[in-house]
Amino acid sequence: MATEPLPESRPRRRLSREPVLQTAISRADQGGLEALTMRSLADELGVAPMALYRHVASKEDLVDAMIDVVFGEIGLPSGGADWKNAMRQRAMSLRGVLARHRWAIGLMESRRSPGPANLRHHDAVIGKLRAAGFSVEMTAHAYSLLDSYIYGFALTKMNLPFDASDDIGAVAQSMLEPFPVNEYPNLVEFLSEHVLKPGYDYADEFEYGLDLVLDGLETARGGAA
Amino acid sequence: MATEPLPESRPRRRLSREPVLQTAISRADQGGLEALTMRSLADELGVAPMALYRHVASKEDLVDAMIDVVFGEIGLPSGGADWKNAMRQRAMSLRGVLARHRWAIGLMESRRSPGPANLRHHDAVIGKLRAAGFSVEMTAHAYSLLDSYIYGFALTKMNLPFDASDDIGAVAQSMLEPFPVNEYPNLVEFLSEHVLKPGYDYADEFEYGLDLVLDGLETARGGAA
DNA sequence: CCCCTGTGTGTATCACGTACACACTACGGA
DNA sequence: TCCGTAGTGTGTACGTGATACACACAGGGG
Repeated sequence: MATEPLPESRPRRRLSREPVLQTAISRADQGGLEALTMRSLADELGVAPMALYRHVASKEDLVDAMIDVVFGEIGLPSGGADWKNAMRQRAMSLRGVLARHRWAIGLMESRRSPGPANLRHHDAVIGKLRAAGFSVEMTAHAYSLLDSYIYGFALTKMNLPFDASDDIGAVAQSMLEPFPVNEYPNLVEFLSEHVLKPGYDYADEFEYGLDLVLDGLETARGGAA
Repeated sequence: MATEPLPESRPRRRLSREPVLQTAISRADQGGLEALTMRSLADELGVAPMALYRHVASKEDLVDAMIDVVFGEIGLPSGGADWKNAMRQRAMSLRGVLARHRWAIGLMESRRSPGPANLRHHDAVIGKLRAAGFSVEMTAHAYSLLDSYIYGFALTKMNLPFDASDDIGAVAQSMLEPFPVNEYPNLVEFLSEHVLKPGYDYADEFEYGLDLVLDGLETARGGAA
């Protein structure tokens, strides 16, 4: 009595939206957005590709949802701290989130249908600044400057063609290889005197710029508040 | 004497690398990177898709070359001006270039094989700062901060889901539509009190932040130079 | 004048997103 | 207890993308 004539014939794995999102994010974290295909995602989840479409409307819908999960990971500015510390903490949190989810960097601010975590986050940041006495206009200045810097840092640094695990020297050399020696003397000096120095870590730059920006905003607010 | 038995049978259009690059860039400028397919590009150039591969090694090679053309459009810091004005001009130029070529924003700093225009640009900027007396370390701070801000502004502002031609009010409304009224009071206030005001133009924010950053760098250099 | 090399063409392959129709399954009512 | 129905997974298929391969043509040097 073979009650199961084909035991190997898929147990018809049960899916829901959450595992789909989590698996998609972890795939993108590891291999970038181009490693996230509906087929490979379905494969990892042990279902047929079309099964995914019962839980997401399309790949774009999937990415929208992934982005909102990412927004949810950003720490909201805490109520108690002064605005500067609150903004600093939020910036560090956002930087960490973008480092974990590089694929999201170019997408966070360009979705046509932002999710609730996205809107809640913006609402909290704006609220914190307004509560600290920033005028509407000064709030716009501050938020624009801070986010430009944070996202820009993530974009330019984290997308660099090497990361901590690479041999930066080798990468730099291969980039300059095709050109005549001494064609770019300032660049070479900069690389050898700074980037290739032992303790160098691009990520350290982040806090320098962040503090410069925050100090600048504090000064500016004094005059405009 | 039908010297051309099949006049309509392709005149075998002659191609070279330059028109391929220019056409590719103009397509990407208009429709974004996703509008740039080898097929449509070949179509616009009046050749078969595979003809392109005689002039570019692959689509990635094509994009690399496009990026280097874009780098070439950025004004190098002029020799005569003081560093602050030179950096300001470069920033404005870069902002303009990124506005014309939105598709390039996420790619400019992440190519594994930077072209000559790319390297020459970095060399010139670093050279200008060093010549103005910036230490190597302070040069790193300044360049990192400036580029993060410029690219970040381009990323967060120019990628916003609306541009000058859209009805911002309508877009904002449709974004908030799915959620309960008063769910995001600070965001709503900010939108109605600032973003939706008649003269609003996000691009104006750019110079505010840029000058704040430049002033901050000037102050910092005073102590560190 | 002919052949060689560089460049365009046709065709084919493989990966992707996703439409469509169908199959399975669990659950609630008769 | 059994069946109908709604929800969810499956197989197949199509259109579009990048691009390999072999071939066709054209124009210049011998």
